[in-house]
Amino acid sequence: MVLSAMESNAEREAGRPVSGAPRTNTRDIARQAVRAELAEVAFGLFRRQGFDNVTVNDLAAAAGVSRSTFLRYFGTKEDAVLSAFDAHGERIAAALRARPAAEGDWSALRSAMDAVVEPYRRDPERALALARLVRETPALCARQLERQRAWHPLLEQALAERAGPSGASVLALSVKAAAALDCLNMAVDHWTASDGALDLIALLDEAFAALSP
Amino acid sequence: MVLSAMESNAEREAGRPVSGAPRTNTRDIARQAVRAELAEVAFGLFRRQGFDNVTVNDLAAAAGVSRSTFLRYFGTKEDAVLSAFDAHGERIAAALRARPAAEGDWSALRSAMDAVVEPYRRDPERALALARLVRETPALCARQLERQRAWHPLLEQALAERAGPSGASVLALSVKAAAALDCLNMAVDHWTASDGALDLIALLDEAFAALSP
DNA sequence: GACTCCATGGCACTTAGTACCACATATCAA
DNA sequence: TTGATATGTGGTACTAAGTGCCATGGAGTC
Repeated sequence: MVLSAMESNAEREAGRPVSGAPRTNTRDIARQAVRAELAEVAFGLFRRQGFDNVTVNDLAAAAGVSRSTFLRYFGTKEDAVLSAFDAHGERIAAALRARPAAEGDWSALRSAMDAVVEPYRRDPERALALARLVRETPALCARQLERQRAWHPLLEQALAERAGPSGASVLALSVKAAAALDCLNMAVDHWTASDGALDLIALLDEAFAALSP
Repeated sequence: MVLSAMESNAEREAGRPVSGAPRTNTRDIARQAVRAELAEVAFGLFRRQGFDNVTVNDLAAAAGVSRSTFLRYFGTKEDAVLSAFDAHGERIAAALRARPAAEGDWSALRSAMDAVVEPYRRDPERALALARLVRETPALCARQLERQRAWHPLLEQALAERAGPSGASVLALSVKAAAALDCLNMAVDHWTASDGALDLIALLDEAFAALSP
């Protein structure tokens, strides 16, 4: 699975165990591989039959594991799809930290969003299918929005570090972070609605420009 | 139920049947009353025991109806809570249309948000409990975010009417609408985090100011 | 070779949500 | 008043998601 495999950072962590983080051994690598494989199978099935027409039993059978195992990897059916976005929050936050300190928040946020457009350029067809699946399935849509809320603290923290201790209010940072993610979502929505014909980067620029201070 | 009863527009529609809309008769009024009562009972139970610790059977029993009936009024357990926000989208859109045509989009959106702060001023304790319940319950949080997506077209349409046929791009309007709702959500979140001590209007001003063009 | 860890599978259970049917009541027509 | 119809309600059965528990077997360790 291109998208989700890209999110997996098992290989990176395997080389140098990070202090504090659970140390990554052979088992963890295997687990990540299985997880990616399960997600891949699930995505294929959902794509062909629709999210609501596939049961967890179907997924498990198609992947050659038991229902228990599948549900152990993905707590919910939705997670099997949305794991593709697992690392996006941290990715954006990292990109935000990498922006010049002198740059304005909004401009920095705009640039940080480039950190997650790679899959859309690399495999547009897959990205389109994924986006459509999520947007057409209320359950997936709801869960994804909820998951994105977990990105807010990451972005807020990154923004706060940029601003320094005498920076803007927490509320202001929260709003900027949320609005930036909205720009991303809206840009992707419009890109999806155009069947990938429009340029996602241009749409991002346009979305951010609509709120440009 | 103060909040949800306020959302009910049965009385208003009863006086003058709107063309196109299903005509409101005695039955509909009764239905709305039952719905409000069920929502009230549900909110009370959720508030005391927590959303996840209350089953639909509990709700039905507490309300004195069958499980079938409860699920007929609210398709999901979440709906019993989130029905309190049912009319907010249209309310904001209507307020937006009522703003002067010369006013800027962002300023108009800010003012339109005042249309939904009334419950927070009228019964802060209840509003706090509702906000906490939603934010502390992932399932409710997810559903509410998804429901708010249904408000986007309403706001976009209202913005488009204000802008006229030669207005800004659809994407720009979408982004503004979404960002404005984020401002509302964030302001309410901070208000809730302060246990209602902060002024919601001031928080709204601050939130909108953070993105003020 | 014995031991330990842990992923897996199987099972039982609760609960949400759907579908369908039977019954009662209210409204309206004759 | 009587009869026909519509509609809200309750009851039952069913599918499927998600949780918890336990037995097992294989991989790595001593």
